[in-house]
Amino acid sequence: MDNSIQNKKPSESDKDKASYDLLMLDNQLCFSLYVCSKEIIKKYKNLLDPYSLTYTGYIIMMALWEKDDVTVKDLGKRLYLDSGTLTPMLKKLEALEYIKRIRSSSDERNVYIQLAPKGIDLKQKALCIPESLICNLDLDPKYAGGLLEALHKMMHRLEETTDSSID
Amino acid sequence: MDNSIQNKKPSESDKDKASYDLLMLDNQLCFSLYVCSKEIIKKYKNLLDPYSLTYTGYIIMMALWEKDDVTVKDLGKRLYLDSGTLTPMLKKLEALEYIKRIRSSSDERNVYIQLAPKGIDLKQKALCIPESLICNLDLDPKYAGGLLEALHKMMHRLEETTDSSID
DNA sequence: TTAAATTAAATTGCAAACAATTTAGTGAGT
DNA sequence: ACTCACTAAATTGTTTGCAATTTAATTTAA
Repeated sequence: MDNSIQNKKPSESDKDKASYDLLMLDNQLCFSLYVCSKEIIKKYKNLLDPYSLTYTGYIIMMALWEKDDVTVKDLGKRLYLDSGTLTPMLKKLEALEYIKRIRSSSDERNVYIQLAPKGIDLKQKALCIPESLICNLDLDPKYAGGLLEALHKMMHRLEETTDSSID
Repeated sequence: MDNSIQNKKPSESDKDKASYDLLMLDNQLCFSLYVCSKEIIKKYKNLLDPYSLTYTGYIIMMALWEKDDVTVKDLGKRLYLDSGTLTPMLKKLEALEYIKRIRSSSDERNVYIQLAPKGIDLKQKALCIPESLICNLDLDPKYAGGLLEALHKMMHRLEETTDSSID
């Protein structure tokens, strides 16, 4: 329970014990991240269904509400998604008339994503979503802030690391 | 950047502004969890490939190294996975000779999962995996402990919540 | 003892995500 | 002008994961 990841006291117990502790499920940071993200996304489902949005569709819309008229590549960079995921997703959002996909005439390789009227309207309706969810999570606000900060730091570090220490 | 989730100062700015902030991508706890977990799992890939394990296979093995001879249902509860995911996964691990799947004779609905010799051996080889990864993440140990604690709390809260506030 | 309800695992179908490749458009060097 | 390298998006194929259903075994109730 309380054998968190840093409790590697090499003082008295043997080194092997410490290694084994790292293997313990409870110590696995990634596992917690993985479970939490999956479980929260499941909770989003009920809130997003009325708008025919999946979680991925929702974060795409969020990204656009923040900054409109961006390329697929831009969007992918911000959302950590590649074109293989985005292209079919964006086509679906276009079919729902939330966005428009416009291929640039100056450089036809680029496709710009713009909010359509329905997509702009959706922002108002979507306001209640994070509220419901945070209410549902019932997080201590002070706690949430620290958690978020830690995650952001990790996120950016993960981006930097080009697994040099592996190969 | 620093407009973390609790900065809802209702003192001077209007309430709408606070609602909009909740929609901001950077404020989205779930989004950070989602990205971090995906990115770390990607990093696992290189480390796990030599053993023909995916991340999901790895956490199944970890669960078994902690507690062997458990039912599929037990495993699912601990790993937050259902039989739809586990059954094919366990068949793959069986094909790799890491585990055995044994249907109980006393209650033939239950299938018990046991480590096979190769699966037991694997534990030793797997010791270096969390070490490489934590090294790769380069986390402040004090930081990691707090983060883990916060995630565990959230995990368990998510488990409790049977979305009563939604329907 | 038979019928109904419950349970565990397996199955089916579908959505999401990545890796790897392909297609097409652009820019640079000769 | 023409090749070569590069880039963006789209496509293809595979894996993961969930929801919903099915199958089979067990338990409960009548």
